[in-house]
Amino acid sequence: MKIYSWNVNSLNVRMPHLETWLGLRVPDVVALQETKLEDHRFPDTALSALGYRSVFVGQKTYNGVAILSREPAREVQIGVPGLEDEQRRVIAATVGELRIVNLYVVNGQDVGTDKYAYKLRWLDAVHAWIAQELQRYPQMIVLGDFNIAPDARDVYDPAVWNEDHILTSTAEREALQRLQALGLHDAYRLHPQAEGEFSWWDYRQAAFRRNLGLRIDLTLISDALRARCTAAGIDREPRTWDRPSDHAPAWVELAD
DNA sequence: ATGGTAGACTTTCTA
Repeated sequence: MKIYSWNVNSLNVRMPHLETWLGLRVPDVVALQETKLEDHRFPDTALSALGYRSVFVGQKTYNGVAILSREPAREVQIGVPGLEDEQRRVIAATVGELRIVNLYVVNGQDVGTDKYAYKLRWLDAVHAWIAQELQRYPQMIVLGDFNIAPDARDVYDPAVWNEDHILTSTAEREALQRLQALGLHDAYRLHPQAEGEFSWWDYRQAAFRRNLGLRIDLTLISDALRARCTAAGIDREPRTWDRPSDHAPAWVELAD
């Protein structure tokens, strides 16, 4: 089975892309971020006609996450338990035997800002929650837009995207490493990969054409799933389409 | 020279 994560940057704008792409790839599970839709506007009927069930939580203008699946999702969890957060960034659900945790991690704006402090606090709360969840759900996939590039291989220019820069700063990378230390593996790095593959390119400065990207959309799989993970990658194709999201889907394949 | 593009929806904020 194949599981994808895609930051669509407004599902309202990107629905035609999503519909075309679902038909091309026929994924089993899709985690969406930045839907930017209030729940009453979520296109669950249209997705249902394409063979996908949806669970979702959103808000106007910002944030918003969803899980689409061919099998119905169960045990839906909205947000991080105990974390006061008005921003709709987290949804988790069980699909088959898999616990799917979809994260739209805080961007953080710039190192040292209030938003950066919020990002680090938010990541701490997610860490504490995931540590508990792994006890309940050993077969776990934590995926989404992490807004953190794990290491120098994951940025087009490590001199620019360095230990003092947002998305690559030491504290952000340490927070990601602490999460992985719970027994979660970056599926992309479990397999041979070409150099210079990214999942996000800024809309500005013709960044996609010049491949000035970062790999910030990640799929972390738990120890219990590691042996089943047969491949992982990034689907650049929808980033080449007209009026694209600035992110490309990241995927993993699990053997049955 | 603190830029540039896109989205939501405001004369700006967020990414």
